[in-house]
Amino acid sequence: MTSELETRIRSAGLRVTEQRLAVLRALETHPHADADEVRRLALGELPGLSLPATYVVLNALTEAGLLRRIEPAGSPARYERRVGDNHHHVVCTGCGAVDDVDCVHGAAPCLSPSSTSGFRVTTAEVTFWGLCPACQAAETITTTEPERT
Amino acid sequence: MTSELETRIRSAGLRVTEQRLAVLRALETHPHADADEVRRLALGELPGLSLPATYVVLNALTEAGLLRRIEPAGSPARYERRVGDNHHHVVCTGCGAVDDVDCVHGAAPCLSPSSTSGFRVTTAEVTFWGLCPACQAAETITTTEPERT
DNA sequence: TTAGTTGCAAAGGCTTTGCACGCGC
DNA sequence: GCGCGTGCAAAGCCTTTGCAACTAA
Repeated sequence: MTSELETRIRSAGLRVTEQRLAVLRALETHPHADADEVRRLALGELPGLSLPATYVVLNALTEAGLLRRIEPAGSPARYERRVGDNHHHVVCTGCGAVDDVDCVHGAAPCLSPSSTSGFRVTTAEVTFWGLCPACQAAETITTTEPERT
Repeated sequence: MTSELETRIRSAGLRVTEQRLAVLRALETHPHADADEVRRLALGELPGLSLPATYVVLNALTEAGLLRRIEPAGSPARYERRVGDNHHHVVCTGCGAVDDVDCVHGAAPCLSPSSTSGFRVTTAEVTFWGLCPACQAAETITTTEPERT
């Protein structure tokens, strides 16, 4: 019963395995999960999947172009299935949560830097930093208290 | 003979120490050095400065707003003294070299994402990825070979 | 059959931390 | 003198790697 997922994996030139299916399915429900979350999610259908194993699978899928890796400074890498549509991300400075952002400038946003000092630029990446709704709420509470250590 | 550096450190609310001066001076000559490079550079005037010690100093200066930390995905953090002028960076996918890029869009570049899903966005960060001149040259040599595994 | 994959354990790189000592103010 | 800063060693986190066993095609 060759599923769409199987087809996708295969046409990326990879063999279809339980692990890869599980990882892709995990990222279907949790679009910006990190390796550890992916592993926990996949454990449901694949008890015994280790964290290193998860990394190997994530790397394989990322290299094959089925996954995109997001590496916000200061927090573990996250992975997502939306690939090839040049969208960007908002990262919460409080909890590290990530959400998608479609850039205002249609296709290529700031893709044309003023001077590239001889670099041959191939991609541009935009990351927004801010507070997610949850952390904004938490901040309000905290801020209500007199400022202390 | 209170130097300008000392004044700057002091007005940031920090005590002036040899280590902090040495680190700032190192970053003066090498604008995008990582912790290890900073340490090596500082060793000249401060033999015995350990890597952990360097990190502590770098963190203190960064928190005080005297330094900016650049964290390109996949390579060690780099530090620079240009702060508060909202410029961006080109990172070499080959060797990790970093260079400054002033964004074309004057003040706020892509600072207005289309939808922020409730996030309160405070900063935007643009990173360009490409090959630096040196790696382009190296690539040409490599590419001369027939493409193989 | 056979080359791509997995699983585990162990290692690796970068960065932080804890605590005693030292030094800027 | 007080308290911030330093130095060292040890630990921490995320991620990769090596190698034998396995399995998809």
